This record gives sequence, C-alpha cells and structure tokens, in this order.
Amino acid sequence: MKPTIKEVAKKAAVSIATVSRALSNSGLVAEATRDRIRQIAEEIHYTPNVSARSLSTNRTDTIVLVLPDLFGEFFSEVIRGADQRAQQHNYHLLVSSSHNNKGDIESALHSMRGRVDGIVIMSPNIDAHTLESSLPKSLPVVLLNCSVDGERCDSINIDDSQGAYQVVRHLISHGHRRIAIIKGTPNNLDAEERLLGYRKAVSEGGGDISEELEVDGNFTELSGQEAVTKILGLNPRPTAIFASNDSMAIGAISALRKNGIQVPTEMAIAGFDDIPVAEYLRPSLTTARIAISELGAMAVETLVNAVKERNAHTKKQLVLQANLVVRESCGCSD
Amino acid sequence: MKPTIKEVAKKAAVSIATVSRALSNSGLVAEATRDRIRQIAEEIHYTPNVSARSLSTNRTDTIVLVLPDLFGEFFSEVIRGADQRAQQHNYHLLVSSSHNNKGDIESALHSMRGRVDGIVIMSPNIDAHTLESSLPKSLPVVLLNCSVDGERCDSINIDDSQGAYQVVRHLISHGHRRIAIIKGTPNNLDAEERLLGYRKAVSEGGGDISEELEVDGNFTELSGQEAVTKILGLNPRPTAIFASNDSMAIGAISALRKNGIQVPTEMAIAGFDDIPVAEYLRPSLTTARIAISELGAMAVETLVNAVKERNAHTKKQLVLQANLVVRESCGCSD
DNA sequence: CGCTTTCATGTAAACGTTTACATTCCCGTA
DNA sequence: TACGGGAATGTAAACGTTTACATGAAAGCG
Repeated sequence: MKPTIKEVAKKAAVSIATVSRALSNSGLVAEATRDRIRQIAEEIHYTPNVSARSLSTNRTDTIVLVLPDLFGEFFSEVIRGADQRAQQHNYHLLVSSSHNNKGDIESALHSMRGRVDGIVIMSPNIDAHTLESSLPKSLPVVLLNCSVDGERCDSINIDDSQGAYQVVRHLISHGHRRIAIIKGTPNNLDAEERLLGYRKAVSEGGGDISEELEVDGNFTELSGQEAVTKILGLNPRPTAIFASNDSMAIGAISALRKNGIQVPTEMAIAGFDDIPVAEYLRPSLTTARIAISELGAMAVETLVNAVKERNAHTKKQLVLQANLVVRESCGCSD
Repeated sequence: MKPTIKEVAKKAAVSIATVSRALSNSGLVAEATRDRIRQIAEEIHYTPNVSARSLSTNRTDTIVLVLPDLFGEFFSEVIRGADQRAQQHNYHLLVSSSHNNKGDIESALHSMRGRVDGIVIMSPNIDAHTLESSLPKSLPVVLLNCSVDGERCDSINIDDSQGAYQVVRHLISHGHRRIAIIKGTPNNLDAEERLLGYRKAVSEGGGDISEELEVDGNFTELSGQEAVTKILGLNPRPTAIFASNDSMAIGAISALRKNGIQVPTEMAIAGFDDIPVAEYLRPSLTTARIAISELGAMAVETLVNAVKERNAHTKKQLVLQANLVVRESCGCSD
C-alpha cells in the first residue's frame, strides 16, 4: 500500500501538518525538522496524492486539451504548441480525445471536474450551442474551431474562408477555370468555411460553378484518393483540385500518380493546413498555411490567463489568418 | 461557484448519501426520489468532483500514456492504438509528455498519484535502472521501449535489431556493399539496437564496415537531411542508406532530390517504423514495419489487466517483431 | 525580572464524495 | 393482531491533504 502523509508523520514524530508544511514549504518549520521529514519521505517513497491535495487546495496546476482525434500530423502540431506553452507556464498538460462525438465530449468534460483547472476544446464538428450547454459554468474553457457567440468563453478560430479563397485564387491565376474541391467532413465548421472560400474565389474568378465539382471527403488520405476517382470521371475533366486539408491532398496526389496523371502539368493541386510533411512531398504541396502549433500555444496562453482571472475576464474571440504557401503542386517552382 | 452534492441534497430534501446513491445507482433508492434527484442535478448543472470521488473510492477509471513527445506520426500512431483500446475497456486515456528527460518523467509520475489507476511510459532515452527507482511501488506501470529486468513491471519492446537486420539484408540482396546508416538519438535504446542490427547485417553480408558510414541523426527529418550532406561527402560514396526511422528517411530523400540524386537508381534508401505517410512518398519507402498502433493497444491491454490484478500478477516482457515492407526506394517496384 | 513578540508545532475542521451501519416504516404472513 | 423481513433513508466516518487557529516555549527589550 502506498505510504501516506500519516506514515511520514509517525516516522518523523511530528504532526501531519508539520509534514505538509515541510514538504511544500508553506509556513515555518525548523530546519532540522524539515530535513528529517524530507529524508524520511524519500526513504519510504512518499508522493502526495494529488486528488486529496486538489480537494484541499482547490487547484491542480493542470489543464487538458480535448481534441476530436489524437493522431495525424495536424493534431500533432496543435499538441506540440500547446505542450510547449503549458510547460513555459508550469502547467501540466493532459491530452484527451473526444472521438469527434458530443457524448464523448460531455463524458470528457464530466470526468475533468476537480481534475484540471481549465479545458481547451477543439470541436469543429459539434454545433456550438449544444456544446455550450454542456460546458461547466465556472471552469475556464477555450474553444478552438467552433462557432460561438462569445459570452461564455474564449475562442480561437481559423479564417478558413479567406485561406481557401487565397489558394483557389492562386489556382485561377494559373489559368485554371475548372477547379474541383475535395470537401471536409459534413457539419464541420472548418470544412464549411473552406467550401465558402472556394465558392467565392471560383465565382469571382469566372470558374465553373457546379455541384459535381464539390466532391465529398472526410479529411483523411484515403478519402482524398477516393475523391480523385470521382474527379477523373467528370466530363469535362477538371484541371485543378483544391483539397480541404493536406492529408487529402497527399491522398489525391498518390491516386493521380496511380492513374498516370502528372502533377502539376496534367492536374494542379493545392491543400490547406501546411502540415510538416507537405514540404517533403514531390511535387511539394502548395497550401494555405496555418500556424498550427501557434494555435495550440495561443489556446493554452488564453486558458492560463482565464484560470488566473478565475474566468471573470472579458471573453475574447481570436481569428488566426492563413497564408498562401506556393510550392510545386500548382505549377510554380519551389 | 460550482454546485456540490450538498446543494443537490438540499434542493431534493434528502441526504447526500441518497443523492450519491441515486446518481451512481449504488444501493436502493425509491424511483420517484431518484427521478427527482436526477432532475435537480441536471437543473443546477451538477457534476461530481472526480478528485473527491477517487479519494473516496480509491479508483479513477483513468490511465495515462507518458511519451517522450506528443507529436510526429510515430507517436500519433501509438496514441491511436492506445486510445482505441482504452475506449474498449471503458478507461479514460490521458496523454502526457515527458519531453524526453528524466526530471519531467519523475514530475509526470509524481503528478499522477491519485489521478490515474496506471501508467504506460515510453522512454527509450532513459536508463531503465534510474527510471525504475522513480516508479511508484503500488501503481501498475507498463514500460515501452525500455530495457528492464522484468521484476517490477510489464514491458513491451520492439525487436529493433532484427528489424534493422532485415532491412539492411534486403539492401545487400540488391548488391549494395557500401551502406551508410543515419543513427537515432544517442543513448536511445531503439537507436542502439537498430545500429547493432545494421552492423550485424553489414558484417555478415560482406559490406563495408567503417565508423564514417555511421552518421549522426536524431530521428527528425532535418537531421536526415543533414546526414545526407555528410554521406554524399564520403569517398567512395555509399550506394545505399539505412535511416533509423522513417522521418529521417523522408528528410534524406528530400535532400538527395535537392542534390539531384535519383532514388533508388543512384542511391537506395530504407527506413524503419512504417509511419502512415511512408506509402504516399515517391518513391514509396522500403521500411521495417512495426505495428505501431498495436504497440499502443497492447500497452493499454497489459496495463488494464495489471490494474485489475492490483499489480500482483507475474510481470511479463513482450517483444514486437518488425516486418520488412518492400517498396520502391530500395529499387524494387511497389 | 516581567512582559511582549515571535517561532515552532499540534489540533481539528474543511475540501466533496462514498458507503457501512443504524433507524424507521411498511408490508406480508401466520 | 403481532412479528419478522425488507425497503428506504439518514448519520457519520473515512479517504489524504491543507491550513486557520491555538498553545507553549524561547528570546529580546525595557
């Protein structure tokens, strides 16, 4: 059985209050007493129970990042940024997956009460109003990639529409007029806004506007591959593809190669995100770059501030801009 | 302030014990009473404090995965497998980073007492004996990619040596005799064993054995690129490269391209891991495949069993085999 | 020498929840 | 009608730690 503070107190012949003060440097303890207590604690491998401690102090020095998924380069980069910034603020970062469904988000939220000081939630697939009804009232929350009205918590979103618009405009500037889009997951905020940006750019640039050019995908490489099969079957065939994220662009490039179609000379392609591997592909991928890792870092920064203000601060909504990154897959050179 | 069980009890005109029984379905409660309590709990947005609950029940239904880093496709895949298996067992999975240093591992371990029921630790860079001295005695732990003597906890390792051996043997079967290796991080168990496998295959296959062919890397794409600069400067120039992981192989391929060297006709290359993007590269990457996601899943399975047995079971050491996956980058066709 | 202040430590309540045990009431059976 | 058993609920201790307040002793100052 794991030793408790009582065992330390007994062996050190002091009260548990003295042990607590000695180990946490809170309040006066005679130096000789403190040294004796610390030595005994180390000898019997005592570590405080953080549940008991947080019950008592009403603090955990921990925050949690709840993501739709925990894998893939995009989420990886979000976690990287969040982890680094949490470390700088001496907060312990935990990461948890909501598996992209509302029930799991609620379950994750319910399991966090008393365990963390604040929560970052990325949840582009969940309706923000139904999400808000699940949010604990006093626990600071920062929402990522959700559409909320701003009274209840801070949020950071990506200007998806503008990023998609830039990328598609660039394809148009290459002379493309028949551009397909591989869409993201249905009911996903990012996907919806990227579609809007695509439509706006195509409309303004005199490109073909057609429902058949808007091909289903779900942000995975496999769905990018499958979309290409459909795109190649369209008549007349598109000359460029905008994939709503880089993973689908990667899958699309692979499928084009398998169909003997040369990128970018026979089909131009562009993505969205700029995940790290995008620059290593051949051809390297033109894309809308989001500072993904900075998204995670800003989320943590915002949350840590909210925790310090006991969630009483004026909530704010930030928007991250996307920047066009021109590489080879649109026809430009690296 | 967040409502507690006391507020629910007061509004429902029952004791806190009745509320606890009603909400957790433990013990008899009249149906009308239970319905009234649940309605009130929902109205005032009551969620139990999990710290208090775990203090009382001595259980958390949570496990944690402590990784050297939380980003990159490899760790991503480990997390994917772990998360799926944890969900199947109705355990909540948390993920935390040790930032690949002993101090942070100890800090992570100390912050988990009373918060989780068990811990998976992947720590290839830390000497296992010093790690073991930090392990809590009664908390079940599963170690990944560490070298331990097996009395204290379960472990799952990769047969790195054998995997590297297979890959390098394959390069030798293509006629290569001057094969460079891009090594992993110093003092890393995986890196060390892959180097041993490389040496054994080269030695048995009559290849060149030379310290200059063993080039430093640290598992990142950038270090793969930098290693290529050194390798191209060797005289006579190697005809093949074995990168100790796929990320460095990706970086190496990119650098070879930039130097105008065609893979595989002018330089063959192979990696280790088989991260998901490896199949989308051009040329696609020959590699030693580890069922990375299965590593995570097995770790969780082993830990959940250890928790159930209250850590009193006979500890076991499992070894995951690597399988050669032949693609284009060695000169074979897909 | 006496009084005041400060140091060092102990006591006990509190944090929020669970649950063992006790109590009361109701129902069924002889 | 009486007794026994079971349902329903309340009481209070426990989980492990923190910390406000109390107490005693020692040191310093007038």
